[in-house]
Amino acid sequence: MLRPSSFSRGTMAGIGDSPTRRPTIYDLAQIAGTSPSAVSAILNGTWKKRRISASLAERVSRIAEEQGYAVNLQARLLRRERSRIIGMIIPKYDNRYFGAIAEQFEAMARERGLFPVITCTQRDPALEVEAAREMISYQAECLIATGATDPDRIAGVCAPSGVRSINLDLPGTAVPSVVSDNFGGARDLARRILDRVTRDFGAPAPLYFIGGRAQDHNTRERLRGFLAAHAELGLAVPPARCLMHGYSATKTEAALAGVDIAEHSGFFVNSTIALEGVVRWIYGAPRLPDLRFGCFDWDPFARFLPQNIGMMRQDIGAMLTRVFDFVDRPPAGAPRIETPCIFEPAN
Amino acid sequence: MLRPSSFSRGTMAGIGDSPTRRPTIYDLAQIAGTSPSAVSAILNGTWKKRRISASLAERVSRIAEEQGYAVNLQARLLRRERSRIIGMIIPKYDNRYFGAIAEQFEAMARERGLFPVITCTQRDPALEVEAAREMISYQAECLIATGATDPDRIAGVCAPSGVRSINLDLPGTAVPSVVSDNFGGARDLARRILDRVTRDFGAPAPLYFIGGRAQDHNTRERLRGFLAAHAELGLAVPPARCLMHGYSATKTEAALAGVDIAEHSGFFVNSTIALEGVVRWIYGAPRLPDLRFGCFDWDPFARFLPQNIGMMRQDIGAMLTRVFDFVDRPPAGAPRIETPCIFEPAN
DNA sequence: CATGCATGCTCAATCGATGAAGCAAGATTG
DNA sequence: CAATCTTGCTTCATCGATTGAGCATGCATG
Repeated sequence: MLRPSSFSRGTMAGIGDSPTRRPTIYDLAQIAGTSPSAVSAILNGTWKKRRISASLAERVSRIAEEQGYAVNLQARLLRRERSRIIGMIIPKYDNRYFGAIAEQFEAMARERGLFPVITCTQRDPALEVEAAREMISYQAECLIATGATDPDRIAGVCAPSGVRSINLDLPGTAVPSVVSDNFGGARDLARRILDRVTRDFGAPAPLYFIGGRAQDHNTRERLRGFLAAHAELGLAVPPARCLMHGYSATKTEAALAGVDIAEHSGFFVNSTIALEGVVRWIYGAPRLPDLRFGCFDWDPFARFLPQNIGMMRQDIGAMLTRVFDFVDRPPAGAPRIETPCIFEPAN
Repeated sequence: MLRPSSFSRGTMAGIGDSPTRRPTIYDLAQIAGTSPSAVSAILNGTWKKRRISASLAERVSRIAEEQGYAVNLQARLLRRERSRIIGMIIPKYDNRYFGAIAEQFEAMARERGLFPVITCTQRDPALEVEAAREMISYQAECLIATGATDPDRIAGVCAPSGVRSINLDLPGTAVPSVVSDNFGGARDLARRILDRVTRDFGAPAPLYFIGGRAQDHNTRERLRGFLAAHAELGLAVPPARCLMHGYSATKTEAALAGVDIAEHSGFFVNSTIALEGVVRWIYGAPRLPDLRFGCFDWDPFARFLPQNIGMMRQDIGAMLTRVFDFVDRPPAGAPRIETPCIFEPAN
């Protein structure tokens, strides 16, 4: 039987072709003179299994097309066992690293028949937790926490709801993590900058480490690699050479303006966000300083900037492949996978 | 009364603290010894209106917290009149223009108490339509079609479902549109590049127009502005100077490699995507050519590249403000709003 | 002491889609 | 020709949250 409500909507006589409500399977069933469940089976593809005739299937499909029917996902997902929704929280969209992660994540999720939902948390711990709760409310089956300031907190929010979570970019201890080989990449990058400074300016000198937060896992690992490269050359790094003022171009720029940087210095720049501050400082200076820098991160334009010796590009494709491996086959425990970075010389 | 199903789930004896299902209001009601509707009212904030005592409200809230309860948005949205979901489809995430649009859109939507859902369509018309249908299925109340290849098609998909749509970046004729002042911005940029070529290289010469598609509205408008600036100087532009090979760095690079570019040429680059191809060509050339270029679009690193004379930055904040004006107060007809661009000289 | 009213809840229908179970009519088999 | 099978549907409970209507209880008022 038709529901009473179905009578009170749909196309009303005199109103013509502009229905004010979205058509439902009840409306289509009424028009086709059949039952809502037949319409449902036809429109969700299970009609053969449910022994609906091809002729009815075709007729209903045509009517659905004509009426501009679109399934109500809220109703469908409420009823269905699985939502196939996979969430991602990400600190920012507007740099190449996170932008590319978001874009490839969406494409890879769709390839696998999942519905990606991404939300941007501005690197704010409170927003991250709120976003995680929102994903749970959307009935996401799995949440990828990218660059989260507090991955374990997010895992803790997900766990009671039975939502799996996976960390990307920043590792946690509670659930699987996929991160770059920050130590190895940083050591390699620092070696290359030191080498270049030596070749171009005559003598090896300790580099500046610029950007990031001292408490942040990735920054710590990269600093460790940075120091290892210096140690190999017997160089000590004075603490004042580490300018870690977070992920903000403006703060980085201000920090550089506040210290006295010698000509022919070398910069190890931790992320393109910090690099924005560095280049603003370089080109805003009264006299263009002669430096060499390298960056742990990649950007297609920064790549060609003068004084850049090259960029350590994180392997986004490889990382996301590992993430989806974990999505498909949940591992035991909370393994941490490190993917190697790829060095791209500046032209 | 409790639903029968509520008995069959929840925490089972012996399983301990790892419930396999998310708790529902029925579970909480059972634990609190109250009714699901009281729980509902308490958790959605309408409890005062519904005359629930503060003591019960507090107790239920605490239980909800303990159980890690998260509302099922599918169920809530199914029941509620309005979804407050606002969708956006966007061609890409991984360039600064679209990345910043996505990020600011999310922030502005949340400020207004709306739930943003963004999806990325890779500038593929079929994917755009599919994404629009998906937004309708999510019960989005409004859809922002950003940089859509066929905005009117999307408006046509939304209309029968009563979903409003608004075009951003690329205009359509069916619904309101907010775009940059492409003509004015391009004329201004072309004037500046021509001026700089004249100053640096001695004589004005027609510029190259690089990137975009000839059929695309924005490219046509920018070409019109480009030609107007040339006309002001009495310069004719040979058709061979227009290299419009779409929005692809690789195709742009190949196109440049295929023609003979004179030293001291000036480039009008239509989008940072094309600019990626341009700089790859510049730095890949056997001998570094001496050119001047300007770009209709902004990027914080491209800004500092040598030979760049400046960037025409689109006013994303102003555009989104106009978009949300249209969301809040739907205008009559299909107005088109053009927001001025801001020229940023290269350092 | 009857009446009215405020308080603090519960009941049950509902949103739209799904799918197990069931039913009627025709085809096939013994 | 009865029994069984197949075909092609329909019926109805269900997912979880919401909300108008209703029902006790207690207190104040005339």
